[in-house]
Amino acid sequence: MEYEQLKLKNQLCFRLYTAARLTVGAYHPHLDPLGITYPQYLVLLVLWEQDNLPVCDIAKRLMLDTNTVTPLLQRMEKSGLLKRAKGKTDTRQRIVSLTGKGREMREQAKHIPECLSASILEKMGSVEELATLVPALDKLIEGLSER
Amino acid sequence: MEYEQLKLKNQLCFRLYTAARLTVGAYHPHLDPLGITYPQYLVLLVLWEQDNLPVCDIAKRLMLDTNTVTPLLQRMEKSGLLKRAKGKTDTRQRIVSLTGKGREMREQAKHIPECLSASILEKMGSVEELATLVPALDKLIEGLSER
DNA sequence: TATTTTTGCATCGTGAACGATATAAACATG
DNA sequence: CATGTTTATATCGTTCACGATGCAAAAATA
Repeated sequence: MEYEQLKLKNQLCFRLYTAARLTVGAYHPHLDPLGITYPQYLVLLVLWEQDNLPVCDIAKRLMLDTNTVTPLLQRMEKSGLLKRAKGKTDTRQRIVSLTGKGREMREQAKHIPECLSASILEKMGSVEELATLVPALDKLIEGLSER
Repeated sequence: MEYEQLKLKNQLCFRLYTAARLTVGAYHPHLDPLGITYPQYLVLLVLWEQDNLPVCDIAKRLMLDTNTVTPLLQRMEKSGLLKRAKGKTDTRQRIVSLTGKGREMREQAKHIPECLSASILEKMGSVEELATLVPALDKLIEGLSER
């Protein structure tokens, strides 16, 4: 079969692409009530761990470029989750800080991870198989992210 | 740690989302010369396996909705890879067929899967760990796609 | 110090994803 | 046959991703 490798069922990337889409989709029932999207949730995860970060630090943690993150932060600023202030020491930087609303959302989001685990567990039978994904994904990410 | 589960490093979905983005990105050096995007490549994979499909069949195979696939096919029609004809038996359908250009691209794409395996192998040391992803991803996709 | 390079952020354009909605054809049911 | 429902596709609006480009500040180098 000369074209065997071109079949969809032999494509790892298609599986990743689909699994990522569907998993992000599984967050919708939990994020919609909060009025945020999945990428916005990721930004909040970063800022809940450490507040007052410049744009580039957020981008690095999410492995995205600033041309993706800047508009994302602008939308989040418009919806009152954070503010962006000019840096004092380095005036090129924009320091991103949570507002009260952004900080308080952590309380409401607290149970999302376990809700998601539960709903996936319910649909899949076991979650153990998913744990095996973590080291392989980490290795793949590390390999593909080095420049 | 009340918020331990909200840390980025504990998020499976973030890993999937990042791994998918980076893997799709790894296709760029191979798809750019062909003038196609990754989702367009996926459509071609489907049509190379079976030509003359209605939009809904392509959407089903890619697990996407028609509101994503229709504009994708329109762009591909505009770039001369395929054409969309009204269905004979069911006039609601649009039957998608490859053009000569679309068919011939298979030859040029033939080596992409092995090129990608090779470049990932080079960056990661081994590809075996990636094989372990397949069954777990399939189970996850199956669980999340059932309605 | 003057000049070059790098860095941090922003803007623009294009192509996805996807929810919501529309429309016509096919199908089912009374 | 009439009417209601489902199906196949398309359109619109919003939000991401991301390549290309621009600009000003900071850092490095001459």
